Amino acid sequence: MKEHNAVCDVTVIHEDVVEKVKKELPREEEIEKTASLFKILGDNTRLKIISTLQKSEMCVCDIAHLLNMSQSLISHQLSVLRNARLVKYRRSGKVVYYTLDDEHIETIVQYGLIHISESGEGDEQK
Amino acid sequence: MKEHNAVCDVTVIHEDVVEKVKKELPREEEIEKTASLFKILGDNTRLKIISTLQKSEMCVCDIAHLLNMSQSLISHQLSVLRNARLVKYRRSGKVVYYTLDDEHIETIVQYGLIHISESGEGDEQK
DNA sequence: TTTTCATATGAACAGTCATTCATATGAGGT
DNA sequence: ACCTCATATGAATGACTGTTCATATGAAAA
Repeated sequence: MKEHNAVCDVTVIHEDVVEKVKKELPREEEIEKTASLFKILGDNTRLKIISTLQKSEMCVCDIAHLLNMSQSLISHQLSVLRNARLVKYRRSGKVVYYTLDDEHIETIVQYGLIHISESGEGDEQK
Repeated sequence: MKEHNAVCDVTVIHEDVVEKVKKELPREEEIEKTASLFKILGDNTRLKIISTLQKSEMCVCDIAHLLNMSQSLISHQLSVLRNARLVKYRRSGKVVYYTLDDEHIETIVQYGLIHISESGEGDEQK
């Protein structure tokens, strides 16, 4: 991400609409936080982990086995999810159990999956 | 993305749970499509464009002006949104007007924004 | 305390992607 | 036909990020 050099020698065609919409937009900060949430959900591995945890609490090596991925990878991605406060964990001896820590997330992911299944045939083209 | 070299000399601690959950998971293809949807939503510029179009149909240079970004950038990102079938457009003379082409998207984005505002104080740490 | 096992973490690499700059397209007006 | 204006597109690039490999941490068992 870089700084925008305030371009905008752009011709405005509908100043009234622009002004009106400008006032109604979400704050910059909200957009940024929302974007980073979606960014986190926008990865196969992480989505799989979330789907997994949606079904049951589970420990790291179980997730790794279930998804057929390395322990290291799962652990790395879990730390991403942890930092975003999307999962929480519980330690029991040497084993660490993870759970989803956010009701909203389940809803959003569910919506995403539903959207996909309903928009059906429409693949993206190259 | 690379091929996984079928690691999994991983110790499985809870085989029963693993087997059960494995059956309940969404199909690989669904996960992938959902992830790419979230990936597209996981970008500031694109989220801003979507928020903008949520308020009103708008042409490219209006969006560029409104968001204080270059016409080229907006055009590029609109093409991403077009390929994902999230927006549609209508031509009128030299001007091209864009609209959201997906009811679900609005809902999902709305959910994202709500989630953010409700999880309030919790910033992510470095 | 030493060993073992589950998990975490750091560094490095490869691939991806957002942005910019320069230029092309294509419709309207003259 | 030419010029203008709105939009699209290609190439280049810098930044970011998912994955791997190697290693560290830290708890329990010996």
